[in-house]
Amino acid sequence: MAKWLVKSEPSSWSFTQQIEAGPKGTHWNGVRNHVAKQHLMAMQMGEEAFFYHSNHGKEIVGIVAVSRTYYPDPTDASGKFGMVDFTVVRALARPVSLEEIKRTSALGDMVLVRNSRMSVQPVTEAEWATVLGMASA
DNA sequence: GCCAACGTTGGC
DNA sequence: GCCAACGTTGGC
Repeated sequence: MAKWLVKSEPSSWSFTQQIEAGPKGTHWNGVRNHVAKQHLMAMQMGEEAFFYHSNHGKEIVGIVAVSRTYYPDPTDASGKFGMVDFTVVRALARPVSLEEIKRTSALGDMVLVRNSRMSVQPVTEAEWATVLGMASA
């Protein structure tokens, strides 16, 4: 099962709101980037993603899982882009900040570090395990 | 099909 | 609030 990372600006959609959305989850709309779209399309049911707060926060705060695979985004008038649904799995024991990630050499190749603008990105199993370890340390 | 201009994202 | 990086748009 592939691992992912999705970003959200907490003033528009925060992890707290994601939790409040409950087990049904919510749709992850608004992606308008073709690379990000490819990642959304590759996501399988139940696959997990880190939930990252961009701008305000700049930290990974929790884990979500795909509760519905890729389908058209009704807010996209062009019809080119779609979305998936995510439901909350759990919050991390403590958030892992971008600064910490940058200081950790094993995470130097994370897309988050390499391409800060990619809003939906793959995470390797090694990176996933490293971040989880940091959160529980 | 190239590329300059423009808009947006997100770290600082 | 600034600006670098990147994606998209549109004129040619």
